[in-house]
Amino acid sequence: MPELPEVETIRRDLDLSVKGLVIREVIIKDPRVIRQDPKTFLSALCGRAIVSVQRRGKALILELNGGFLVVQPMMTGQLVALAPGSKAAAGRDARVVFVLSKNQTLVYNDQRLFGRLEVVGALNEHAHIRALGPEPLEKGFSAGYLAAALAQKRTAVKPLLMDHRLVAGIGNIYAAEALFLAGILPDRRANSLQASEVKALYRAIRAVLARAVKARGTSVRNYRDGEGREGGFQKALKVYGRAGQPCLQCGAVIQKSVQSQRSTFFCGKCQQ
DNA sequence: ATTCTGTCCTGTAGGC
DNA sequence: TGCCTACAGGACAGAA
Repeated sequence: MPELPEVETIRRDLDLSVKGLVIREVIIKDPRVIRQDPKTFLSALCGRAIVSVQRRGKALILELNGGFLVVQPMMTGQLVALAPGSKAAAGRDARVVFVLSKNQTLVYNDQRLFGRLEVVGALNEHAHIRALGPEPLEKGFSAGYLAAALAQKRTAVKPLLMDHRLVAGIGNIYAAEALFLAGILPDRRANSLQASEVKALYRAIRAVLARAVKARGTSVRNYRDGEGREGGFQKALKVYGRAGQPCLQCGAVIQKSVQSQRSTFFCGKCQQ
C-alpha cells in the first residue's frame, strides 16, 4: 500500500509522537507478520528506547538503542500512534501492539497480513534494505543514473520504475503518475527512451513524489498516516484510478490496462 | 543472468 | 439479501 510519500508521512508523524519513548511491552496478535522467531522479536524490543524514526524506500525503520525495527507495510499495513487518553483502540486489523512509556500505544494494523516486521542489529543485516537502490529524492538518484539503468534494460519502463533495486520507494500509483507527467506510455521498452524522455521522466519522478509528500500521501483505500488520518494527494491524481474519465490535460478518455499483473492507467494521447 | 508468473491474505464493491 | 467474482499503494520464490 504505502509508497514513498505515504511512508515518509508516517515517519514524520511518528518522529514527533513516539521518538524518545520506551517500548514497555509488545503484544503479537498475529505472528504471521513477524518475519523472525517471535521470541527473538520480543526480547529484542522490550525495554528499548525509540531513538529516531527513519525511512528507506517503502520501509519504516524505528531506530532503537541497540537495533532497528524494520516495518514493511506492503499493501495494507498501517503504523498508528494512539494518543494517551484517546478513545481509539486497537481494532480488527491490529496485528502487533506496542505499549510505550508515557501511556502511549503504537499499533500495527494490517488487513491483508502481507506486511513484515523484523528486528535487526544493523540495517545491512536486513535483506530487503540491503537490496534497495537509491532514494529518488536524494543525490544518489541522478538523471545520468536513470539513463544508464534504463539503457541496459529491454523490459517495459513501468515495472522497472517499481523495481526497488533500481530506485527505492516507487509503487503502482506514482509510477503511473510519473509516466503521465513525462508523456511516456507505461509499456515502452526502457531502452527505447530518448535522452529527452529520460530527462523528463527523471524530473517527473522527483516532482510527483515531492508533491505527494507535501500533500501527506495518497489515500485511495487503506492508507492512513501516523495518527490515522487520510492523505490529500488522491485529489491530485492525473491518471491512477481514473479509467474512463477525461484526461485533465487533453480530454481524451483515460485508459486502463494490466501490466505485470498490476493495473496501469494512462492517456493514449498525452503519452507516447 | 534476466524476466515473467504465482502466491502470500482479507475485505469490499459490483454484478446478477 | 445473498452469492460470486474481481480487484486492491508489495515483494519474493521459483519457473521459464
